[in-house]
Parts: sequence; C-alpha cells; structure tokens
Amino acid sequence: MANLHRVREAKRLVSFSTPPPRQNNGADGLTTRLRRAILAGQYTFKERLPSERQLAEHFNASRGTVRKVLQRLTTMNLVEQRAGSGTYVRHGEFADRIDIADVTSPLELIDVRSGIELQIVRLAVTNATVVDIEHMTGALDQLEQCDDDPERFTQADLEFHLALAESTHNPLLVWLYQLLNEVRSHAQWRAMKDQILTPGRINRYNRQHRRLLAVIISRDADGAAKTIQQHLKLARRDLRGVIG
Amino acid sequence: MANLHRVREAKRLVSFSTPPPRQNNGADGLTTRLRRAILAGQYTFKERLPSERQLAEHFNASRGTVRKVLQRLTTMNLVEQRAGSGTYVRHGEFADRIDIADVTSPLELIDVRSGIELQIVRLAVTNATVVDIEHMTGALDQLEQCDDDPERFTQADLEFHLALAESTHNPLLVWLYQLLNEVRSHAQWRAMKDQILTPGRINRYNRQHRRLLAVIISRDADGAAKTIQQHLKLARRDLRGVIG
DNA sequence: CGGGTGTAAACCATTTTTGTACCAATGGGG
DNA sequence: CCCCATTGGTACAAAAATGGTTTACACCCG
Repeated sequence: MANLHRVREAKRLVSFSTPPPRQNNGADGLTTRLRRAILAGQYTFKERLPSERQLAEHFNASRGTVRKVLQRLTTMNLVEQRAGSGTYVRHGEFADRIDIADVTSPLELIDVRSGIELQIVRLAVTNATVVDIEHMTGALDQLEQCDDDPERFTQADLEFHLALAESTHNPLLVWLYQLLNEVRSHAQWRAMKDQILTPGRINRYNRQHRRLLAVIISRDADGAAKTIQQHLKLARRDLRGVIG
Repeated sequence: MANLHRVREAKRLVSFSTPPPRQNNGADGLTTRLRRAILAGQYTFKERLPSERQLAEHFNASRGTVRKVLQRLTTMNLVEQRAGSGTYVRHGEFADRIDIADVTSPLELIDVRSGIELQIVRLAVTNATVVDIEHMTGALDQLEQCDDDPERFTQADLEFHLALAESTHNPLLVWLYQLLNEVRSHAQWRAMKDQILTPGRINRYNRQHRRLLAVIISRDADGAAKTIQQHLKLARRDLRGVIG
C-alpha cells in the first residue's frame, strides 16, 4: 500500500510539466531522419543507400514503412530508385528546398537569440506589469524544481522565457521568439540537450534566471541587460564545450 | 477496489501539496499546459503528438479528460485530430504571418528591429568579408542617389540593410530579417512613408549609413553598436513625431 | 438530492504498420 | 551464355495503434 503510494506520487511528479515529445519511429519520423541524414551528406553523393531490407532492420521498422519513406524522398527528388539495383542519392537539384532549421547550427541560433533576448529583457524592464511578474515568478518556481531532468528543464525554461517575452507586451516580439523556438526544437539542438544540461549547469542557469527576474522587478535596465548577456555567454560557452 | 483507494489518496496528496493555485491537473489546467507547450514550440508544426492514451498516462489523467482537452485545442485551431492516425499540431509555420502584421504597430516594429539590427551590426563587425563590404558599399552608393524619392529610398534602404544582414553569414539572422521586412511592408508603415521621408531626414539617415559602414570596415564593435542605436533612435523619434 | 467533473473500461471504425509471399529487373560469376 | 543472389515493385491479409463513442461509477459541491 505504501509502495503504491510512492509510485503514484512519483508518477505525478514526473508528469508534472513534461509533455513527452513523440515523433520518432513511424513513417513521418523516419522520413525526417533519413532526409536529414542525406542533407547532412551522411550518404555519399551518387552512391547507394543500404537496401530497403537493411534499412528496415537498421531502423527497426518494416520494409513497407521504409518503402513509404523512400517513396516520399523520391517525390522530394532527394533520391532515385532503380529496380534490381538500389536506391541512389540525387544531390544538387533541390538545394533551394531546404528548411532554415536544417541549415542553422546551434551556435548561429545562439547568436540570434542573443539579440532578441537582450531586447526582450530591455523592454520587459519598462513594460512588465505586476501580473507579468507573477507569471514569471511562477514559471521560475517550476523551473527550479527541475534540477536534474533535462527534459523537464528545457520545457520549463521555454515557459519562463516565453513568459518573459510576453511581459514586453510586444506581440511581434513574442511571435518572433516563438519562431526561434520552432527552429530550436527542429535543430540538432535536441540531440545535445542531454550532454549540455548537467545538474551543475542547470543549477547555474537557474541562479541566473533568478537574478534576471530580480533585476527586472527592480526595473534595473542595465543590470538586466548585463545579466542576460552573461546568461547567453555562459550558454554559448557550454555549447562550444560540447561541440568542440 | 484497491484502485479507487489509490485514486482518492493521490488526489488528496495533490490537493495538499500545492494549496492555492491547484488547477494544474484537470481539464482546465491540462489545457493551458498543453496550449503553452504548443505555443512555445515544444511541439512543432505538423508534428504528431503522443496518443490520447499516452498523454493520459503521462499526465496521470484519464483518457476522457485528455480527450476533452484535445477537443478544446481543436476548436482553438491549435491542433487537428485524424481518426486512426493521430493528433497533429496545426500552429506555426508562418500561417499567421499576415495576422501578426496587422496587429503590430510601427513603434513595436522598431522595438524589435532595434534588437535584431544591433545584433546584426555586432556580428557584421566580426564576420564581414571584403566581398560583403563591397556589396554594402555598392548598396550605399545607390542609396545616396535617392535623395528625394521616398519610394526608391525605402527600396534601396532595404537592400543596404539586407546586405548588412548577409554580411553576418548567419542564415537564420538573414531569414529573420527578411521576415521582419515582410511585416514592415504590410504594416501601416507604408502609409507614413511619405510623411516621414522628407529630403532632410533622408539626408541624415544616409550620413548615418555611411558612418555605420565606416565603423564596420574599421571593425569597431562599440562604435558600430553606438551608430546603429543612434540610427534607430532617430527613426523612432521621427516616427513618434509623425504619429503624435 | 442533482449536476458537474473525473475515472475506468469496453467496443467500434479507420489508419498505419507489419509480415509474407511472389514477381521483375539488375549485375556479377561460372 | 546461363545461373542466381540481390534489389526494388507489388499485392494482400493480419496485427497494432489511434481517435470516436458509449456506459457505469465515484467524487465534490451547492
């Protein structure tokens, strides 16, 4: 009985603020995965990809699913299939179809975020209302309860920064920030999350978040700018450490 | 029987753990949480979110509740459900680009441009190549030949700033800047163009452009930041003068 | 009590994925 | 030249996953 109790409570905590993302596996997920792999040059220019049956085994999917994926890639002009021979990469004729998220590196993303977020905190200092500050405080409280779960942390971090953006009362700015988040979730970022977000780093980030909120509350424009710049500088350094 | 027990206990725990704003579970709380997640880009465009049953287990809620939440999100046009297939995100991907232009005032646009362009010149100072500088110089030369034609001036001004953005060699930043330009062309901005762009102001803007290019060439980061800030401050003041 | 909300379980219809079998084309080696 | 292993092309039914719906029950609050 007591055991059930603990389990139940643990479950509730886990489910607290983590909507699980699920796109992998299945024809859709495989399509994007293979597409990325090809665009990244993982499969050489005119060479053969593994056979359908091999791909099926490798991706733990059925051949039918792999076939559907390859058909889509064929209609995208990324790939060409020859019966009895194999599947070949067609590189070159499609270069303009690539998505911005595919060609944006995490470092470039940070460069852009720097500009946007600096402006966000500047405007937040002058425009944030009491209600906005309540929102941010709430988000920050949740954020600090995610000490060692990268998944939950990214989610809570997103919400905090979103609340921050909304406190500027500039709809265009919020819209732009959400756009960046879309890129962020597409990009290779996702894969590095677990490497970057160690408990120690999460802790340091949270201290900066708390300080940021404090300076915003005290309407200290210069302090806010300085804090967010430190925050992004740290994020950038951590990212570099993982990449290089 | 034992099940009912567990449920009741869990519920009591929940309501005790966070007394005041306990709306987190239940249809209302779940709706806002999922909505935030989608708006924040946690689930991206056309992505399939977890099945109703998975969501139910994850949030420690019943499928009926999840179902109600998803129905609301459907009526909010945030999400689309296809029987036998899944629930798909129907938000983002520029669908509301035009909408955002309608609700964005020129002043808000300037606030956003300030952040972006400041970052652009910062990166331009460090990343611009000789070729980039040639491009900018060419655009600036043309810009200075548009002394008294507001139409030609805005066009040439756009090209100059675009060349500036491209000199950062950050595709995401360029993409974002072009997005802003779309908003700019939609906004009420257009109507004011003729009022704002008097020959005198055009002349002053061009002097600032020339100075900006000079400091970029000399790789003077602080000077560049200062110049672009002056530029936007002036634009902002002129705008205010026309509006008020 | 009665209405609103949440839970649990079962069943349906549709879609997706899988498993299997067989065919046709290719290409290399006897 | 023929053989034959490998590859993609196709078809079909079974299995699994998913949303759509209904029903019964428990809980809470006025």
